[in-house]
Amino acid sequence: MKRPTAKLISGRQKFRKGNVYDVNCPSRAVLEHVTSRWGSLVLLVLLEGTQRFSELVRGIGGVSEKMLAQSLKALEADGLVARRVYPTVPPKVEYSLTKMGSEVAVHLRTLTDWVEDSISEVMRNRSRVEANKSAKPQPMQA
Amino acid sequence: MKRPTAKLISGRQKFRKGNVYDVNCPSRAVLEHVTSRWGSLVLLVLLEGTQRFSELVRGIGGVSEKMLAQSLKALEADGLVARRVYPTVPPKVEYSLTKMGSEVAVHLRTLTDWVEDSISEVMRNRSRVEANKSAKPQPMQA
DNA sequence: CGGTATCCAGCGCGATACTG
DNA sequence: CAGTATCGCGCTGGATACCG
Repeated sequence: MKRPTAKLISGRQKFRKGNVYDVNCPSRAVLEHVTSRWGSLVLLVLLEGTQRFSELVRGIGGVSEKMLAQSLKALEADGLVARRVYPTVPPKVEYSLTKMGSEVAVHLRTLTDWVEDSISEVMRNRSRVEANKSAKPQPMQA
Repeated sequence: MKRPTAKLISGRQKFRKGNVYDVNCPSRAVLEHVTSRWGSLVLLVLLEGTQRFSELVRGIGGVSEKMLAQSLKALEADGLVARRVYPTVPPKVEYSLTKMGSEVAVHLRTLTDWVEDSISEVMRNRSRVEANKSAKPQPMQA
């Protein structure tokens, strides 16, 4: 289950249900799978081709096997990733994108490309902000 | 227009620095801001126009004020969101997308649109998977 | 190799209260 | 209205150990 525990803040939304702005909409859940920390990177790496589990671990800096397995399961359940097991003596499992998976992954790649292209401008912004912070030590008092 | 040069990732690991596969790359951090649970929704909502804080709270189902403020601060620091304060007696603060922010938001919207369009197919997959699960009860306990 | 199960530290995030 | 500060619970997710 997702979040039956949380007290919902949602009440009057001017946005219609059935889209990502609605907490309970399934689209929101899928969006979160796709944009999740590891889910997004998995899709991006698989865009380069079929990969084995250990290749994914090495390809994605910083993932633990646990989180990778977890992300793969979610994406597989969503029908975005295909899992193929070879019944060989040393187990071999390959992951690849499904048709649907390729579609999202392409959109994700576009987004990522934008980020990588814009990173210098973003970083320039960040330094400027931090400079202001230290330059203005809170003139809060009267 | 996006990537004139090859940021080619040809299957072999030894993940090159400078792209999102590198844990320490700044691009990764920005990507995470943009794709984060609330960050992404903030950008999407702001794509519809300038909004006040409380409007954002109401527009995004399930967000707490704390997380919203936090997300807005991160996005502002990245230079994706502009914050405008009106020195009126009842405080009034408006948030809007910067030029950069609009660019990401558009990519994000593309991704979201895909999800909303494909949600039925995804859900069909999920039910199929769950059906298989209950059909093959694993020996968890006795 | 490719998982899965368990433990547990950390912090994400919600609730509440206070400021301007 | 638009935050900020503080507290604390619970889930996230890393480390470890163990099966097929």
